[in-house]
Amino acid sequence: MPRLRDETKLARRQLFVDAARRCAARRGFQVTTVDDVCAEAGLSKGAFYAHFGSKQELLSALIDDDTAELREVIDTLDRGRLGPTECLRRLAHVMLRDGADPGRVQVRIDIWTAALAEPAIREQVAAAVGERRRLLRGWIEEGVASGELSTVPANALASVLLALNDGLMLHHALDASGFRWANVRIALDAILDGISE
Amino acid sequence: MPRLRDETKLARRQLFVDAARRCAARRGFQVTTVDDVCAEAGLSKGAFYAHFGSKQELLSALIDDDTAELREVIDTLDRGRLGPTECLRRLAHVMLRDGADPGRVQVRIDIWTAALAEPAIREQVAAAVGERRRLLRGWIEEGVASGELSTVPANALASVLLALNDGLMLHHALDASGFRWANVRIALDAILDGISE
DNA sequence: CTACAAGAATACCACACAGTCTCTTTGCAT
DNA sequence: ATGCAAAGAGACTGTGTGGTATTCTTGTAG
Repeated sequence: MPRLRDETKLARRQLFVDAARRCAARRGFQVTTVDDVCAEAGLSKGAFYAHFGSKQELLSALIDDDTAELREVIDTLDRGRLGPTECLRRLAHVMLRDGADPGRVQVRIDIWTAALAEPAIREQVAAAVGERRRLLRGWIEEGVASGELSTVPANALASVLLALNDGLMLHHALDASGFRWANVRIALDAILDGISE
Repeated sequence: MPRLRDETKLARRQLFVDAARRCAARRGFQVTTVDDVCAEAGLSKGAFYAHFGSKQELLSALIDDDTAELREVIDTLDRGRLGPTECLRRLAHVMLRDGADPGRVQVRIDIWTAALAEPAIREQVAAAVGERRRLLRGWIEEGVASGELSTVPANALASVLLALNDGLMLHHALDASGFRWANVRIALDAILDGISE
């Protein structure tokens, strides 16, 4: 039964995902049309609907793509033999760097919007956030145990830090002029120092 | 020249704004149609376009409405004779309370989306955020001067706190189950304590 | 009370866009 | 090589929606 080899099929699919990412980064996913994505990918609508059942399925794939990227960063940090505080600090800096990319923020906001509207998307996003939170919590607990951090509710602090990241990203996108990243970094470090012993 | 008295005209307009708010809180502004808003307001499309030039103009009015509400809270805090740290803490708690209202968050996300797409909206939002930031900065500077707070870049810290607020709001909306507000409050207080002397 | 312009109701339009249908091309198993 | 099903191209469609044009109603000045 002649069909595409699985790897080429996946590669085709990824072509659409990448195209969607570029389009969404430019003007947002919601206002991007399926035709836009096809044009960007250099393929046709027929091809698109051979790989995705709907536009939302594409968004879902886009979210997975986005999630995988950050997971990789966190895993790398986790495997390095750095202390928990140092992991936190480095993650914060990576996130700040990412947050300065307007395209990425645009995509994220679209994801949030879709998540509020569609329960399936919300669960997907919540799962990704939960994964990150558990990892951060692990670091924090380790830090508290070793005495590097003062006693704080680890899970809540992890939530707060993740929320802070998205908030900073967002505010930077809304008003870049009011943002001096260097100063924000200092403020952040002050906060991290504040909870360090 | 017989036309409506100015106050009744404004009241009519506000009718649409309120209706829009309710609709947007339910399902988001973007997916809310002008017809939805009219139905909710109990008025007709003809009436709508007598008051607003476009759907976006309605959004703009909605943003003003939203902004005014928080401004009032901040002004009240500002006029009370509390210390700067206490102001910060109370504002944080008010914001946390507001953040637990899903409808409000839904509206905010829509505002952010529109802000990224439309420069006019972005400026409007940036102005509102800038106003809040200046006020917070004032409090922080006061706190630093009086020795209540450790030495931090006031403007950056204000940015961070505002960003944190929106981030928490967002994350709570995305995954309420992972959120124990009480714990978040403790974590927040720990952070505020950390930067207090 | 009356005239009349502003405000409101409703039918209407243009069009953008997600998704489908049909026909053609392609690439793999044999 | 070759046959054949899957994959791709592109025209088409139906619907939902922002905005308008027309008609009807209402409030107010004189």
